[in-house]
Amino acid sequence: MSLRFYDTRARTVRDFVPLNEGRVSLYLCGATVQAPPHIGHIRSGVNFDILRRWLVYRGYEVVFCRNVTDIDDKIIRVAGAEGVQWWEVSERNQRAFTYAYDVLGCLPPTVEPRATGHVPEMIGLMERLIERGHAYPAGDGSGDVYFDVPSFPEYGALSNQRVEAVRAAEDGDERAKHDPRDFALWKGARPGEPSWPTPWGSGRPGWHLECSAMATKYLGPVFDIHGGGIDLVFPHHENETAQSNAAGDGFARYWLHNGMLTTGGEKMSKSLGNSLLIPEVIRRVRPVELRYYLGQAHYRSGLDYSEESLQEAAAAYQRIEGFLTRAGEVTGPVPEGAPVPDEFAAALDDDLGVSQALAVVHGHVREGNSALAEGAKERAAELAARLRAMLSVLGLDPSAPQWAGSEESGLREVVDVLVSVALRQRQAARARRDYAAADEIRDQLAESGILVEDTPQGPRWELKRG
RNA sequence: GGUGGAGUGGCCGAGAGGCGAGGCAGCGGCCUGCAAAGCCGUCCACACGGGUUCAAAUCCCGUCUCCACCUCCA
Repeated sequence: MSLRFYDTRARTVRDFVPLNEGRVSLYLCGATVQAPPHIGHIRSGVNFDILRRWLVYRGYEVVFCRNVTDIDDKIIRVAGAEGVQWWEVSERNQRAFTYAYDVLGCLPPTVEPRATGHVPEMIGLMERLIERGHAYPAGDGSGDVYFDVPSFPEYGALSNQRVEAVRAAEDGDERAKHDPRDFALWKGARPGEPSWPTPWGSGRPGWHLECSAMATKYLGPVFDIHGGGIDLVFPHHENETAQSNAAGDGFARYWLHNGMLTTGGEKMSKSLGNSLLIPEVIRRVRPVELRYYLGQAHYRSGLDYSEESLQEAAAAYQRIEGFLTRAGEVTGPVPEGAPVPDEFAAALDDDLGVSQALAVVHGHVREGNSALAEGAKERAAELAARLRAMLSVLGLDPSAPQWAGSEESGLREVVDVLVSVALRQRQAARARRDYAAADEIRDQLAESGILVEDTPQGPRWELKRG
């Protein structure tokens, strides 16, 4: 089966055929860096990271552009409240986003353009729109430039809105607009606000314009996939595609949108104040377990956060990890680069069916555990290799440098020697049926955070989690 | 008011006309000196009311509830 994705514009699943054979251009609406990221933002990052990894596994060269909106009303407001420069706010939060993407194993984008670095491209786009009669500078001298919605009959096609039903955009002076639904491409500066010069006056980018300008600059006038959260469909993506199409660019060929992360049934959102920040969550579960949690549901589904479901995800991941660890101890290092099972591939090909793909993952774990129990080493090794390939595509391979323990690696060998001494004493006690002594050794190890398991190959130990 | 989406077993979460996704938890068993880990079995669900069909969680009609977007939002 070929790759297919649910396209928001078509409102159905479509076969995916890239514009250029062997290459995929992917644009993702990244962050407006007005605050540090919560786990909902990073869910979007994880979903599209899995998409990207799958495209790469499928042999495509992927150019992945994820923008940063580094100027907007809230950033200016936060800076004002803190008495710092606007760019101090956006820099600080951009670092927080970068840290969050990194810590959850999202591969860095090919290019990560920032809005304020692309004013000339935005001016060029506005010039084209004005020339074609799809935009106009405000007549009130404010420096605003508006998109002329009624001049573009296809407006509303992406989000399935009838123009008549669309409410007015509250992003400028009503009197300066020809039509209340016209939206600001460019916002004229008010006193004290940061601004960049344009032929129509100084000001700053309207939110939507930057994405059109940057996507086109890095991916071309037509590109394959545009992604983002479902909450961006209207007005943000509708306005983006309107601007670009009206300017004569084909723009995005497929629109993919991820569902929202909710908590208690309510969308996690900066403005609702129910945000769960990354540093807080990775105190409770390891980053890789958080990634498993965020990635496990289908990307278009809602995902309702709770402490219990987070812990369940951690337990599920530990089960997978446990098999790979034991398999490695018995069969030697698990090789990289095995092919993934067909069933797994088919699940991801079909609109990125990660949940079904995970069922294949768990099937391998179960079968692999059985193989280990039966002493079928070759079978176990084979299953472990395929499992590792699948996890790698999902960004969840426990032995990837991303997740492998670093600071303790040297100490681990020392501890192993020490624990071995204790375990030999315990084995000796067991051999003479002195179970009280054997259990005392095990209890003492447990108190220092070391769990002992007896296996067909002899005793083994692990650090206790949590 | 307009536009989308959703309601699945104790919980999370897939699927989408006939074959019990998967995970977590529980219970029973196997393994173990006892554990742990693991394995096997069990728990046979699809908001409600109608209809179509040999067959409906899945299609159609209606009802209820929830969510998102229409304002900044991943």
